[in-house]
Amino acid sequence: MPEASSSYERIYRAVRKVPRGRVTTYGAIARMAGLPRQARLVGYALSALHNGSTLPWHRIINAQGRLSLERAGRASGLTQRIRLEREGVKVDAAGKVSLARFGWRVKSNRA
DNA sequence: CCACTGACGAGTG
DNA sequence: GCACTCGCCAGTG
Repeated sequence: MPEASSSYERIYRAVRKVPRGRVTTYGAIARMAGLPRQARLVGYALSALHNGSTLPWHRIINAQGRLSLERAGRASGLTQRIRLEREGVKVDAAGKVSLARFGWRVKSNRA
């Protein structure tokens, strides 16, 4: 797997900024990392992570608010669900999250 | 070098 | 909401 000095490092950096109890999308991470239109690369970079990672990878979902891991039929999809709910993020029975409620915004939105 | 695949996104019917 | 297409990029055979 690629080491530092690649786009992966920027992606991981952006992922670390996602606060607890919030979720964001692959596309958003890509833009934060200065890699617009490369959402796919984000998913690829995260897939390279192993179980010992400290990154909050579970906070990254697709633009449809669904857990891509479950969609891909990955066993770790359950882990993502558990970790999210433990942070207070509600996950639909279909593995869907309300981006309107839990989507992370760089600028706080006062109601 | 070519073909295929993959934790994606936006657009179209 | 679902199925399909095209765009994007890296890794693998």
